[in-house]
Amino acid sequence: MARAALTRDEVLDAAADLVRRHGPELLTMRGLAARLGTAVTSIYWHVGNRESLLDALVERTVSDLGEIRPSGRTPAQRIVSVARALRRQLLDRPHLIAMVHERGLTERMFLPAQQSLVREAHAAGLRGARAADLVRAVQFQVVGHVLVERNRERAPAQHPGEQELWDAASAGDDPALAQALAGPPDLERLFVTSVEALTRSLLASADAPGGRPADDRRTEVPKAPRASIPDRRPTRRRPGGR
Amino acid sequence: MARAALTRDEVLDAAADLVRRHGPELLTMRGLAARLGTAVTSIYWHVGNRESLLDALVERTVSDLGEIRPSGRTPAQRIVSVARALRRQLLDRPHLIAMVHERGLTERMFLPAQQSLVREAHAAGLRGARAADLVRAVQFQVVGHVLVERNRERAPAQHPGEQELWDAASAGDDPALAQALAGPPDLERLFVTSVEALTRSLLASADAPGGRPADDRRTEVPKAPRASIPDRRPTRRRPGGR
DNA sequence: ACCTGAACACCGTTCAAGT
DNA sequence: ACCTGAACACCGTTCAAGT
Repeated sequence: MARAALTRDEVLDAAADLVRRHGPELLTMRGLAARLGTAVTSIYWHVGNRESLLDALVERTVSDLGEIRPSGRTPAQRIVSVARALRRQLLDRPHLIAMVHERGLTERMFLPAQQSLVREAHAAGLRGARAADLVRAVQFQVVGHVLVERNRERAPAQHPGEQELWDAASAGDDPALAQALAGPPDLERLFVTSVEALTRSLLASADAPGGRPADDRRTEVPKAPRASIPDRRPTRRRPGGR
Repeated sequence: MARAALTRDEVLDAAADLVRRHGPELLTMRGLAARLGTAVTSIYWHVGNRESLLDALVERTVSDLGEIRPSGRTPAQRIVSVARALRRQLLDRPHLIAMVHERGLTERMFLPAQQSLVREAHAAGLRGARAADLVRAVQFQVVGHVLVERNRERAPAQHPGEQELWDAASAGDDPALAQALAGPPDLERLFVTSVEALTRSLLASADAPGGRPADDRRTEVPKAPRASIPDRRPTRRRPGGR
């Protein structure tokens, strides 16, 4: 028998919960229907198909991501704080973020963070292509690090553990180094160390403008300036479409 | 009717080819059987099941990965060359590398590269925990960057392209920066810029030993020194097992 | 406008049976 | 020792039919 008032939002809520907890691969249309107490085919009416259901979850995630407030006294400190905040946000929603990534919406998701970084780069006296390099390098650093961390925690017990691979012999008579490489890395510390190192180098070029030319970028005005981010939620009549 | 002499290696070769070209998700047992001209169930006899078939491919990939020869005059240049070579290797076998990663064999795969990096760190006068930091920071940097690149090239056309997001207004009156951030990044250049910046910072601490303590790591000898990497190809009788 | 069950074409895997 | 087809329990999706 039919149940009353199944809404699109109800479907999305249930799906989001399942994906957040178990990842998209464990979201099955039949399982979702069972959880909602409807027939599988009802879900199809509301969301079209599995793929566009996931698309909708991604849209939600992107618009849910809040602003980032830098903290710290110097631009370098504030850049690191942005990087840390970003890392936290990404690590908290691993599955959904991965889906955002796969769908090519990363740029839109990162816009607020990029704008913060631009502000700090300017405050540190960096402009133009150099500032752009800093922004992108930090962004890639954060996203890359998070991806590696994710892969690490998903990975099963390391088969030949690092401790077995590193001994004093292979470390060139540097037992302290062997010891350090044998244990698991402190991911938070490694992250901060790397971001600080990267930031220090790239901000240093602000002091010595002739030091390391980032690239030969022409200084031009963009062709068609736009006011703000276009809101592109698609108009839809019959939810699923074909 | 039965065909003659299907071997385990034949199965692995065909599977490796399919995975290399189309990724693991497009490797189906039925498709593989069709390509080999056998019944699906024959494959099960040789490799057990789909999961252990993929495991076998991963084992192959890890042992296939060759040594890395650093080039350049200074340690910094040689470190960057190792990073570039590593990036190339990873980008060339994306699917297989991802599988190695998922199965937690990354450490073993990276051991040669790590050893090269240790040698260069020592040559630059960096030892102990600081050298370990450099090795790991570079490794994470490379792997992270490659993962981001992979995600980018897999991603469909960016929905709100970066050009639409960045205009002079949102860039704080820095049209050169807006222009730089609006176009697609030069990934190779960004990679080299980042690795160079990271390396420069982390090697700099070799000159000023009191500058930035990496951590308070005790200097101890490891407990059970071992000679080399254990060869752990499992003994197997009936290939599949259960 | 919304929901339904039946059916289709796929999966990976197991099993008893062949030679 | 090696290969086979049949069968099972799953998928996502479509469709004609209900109300």
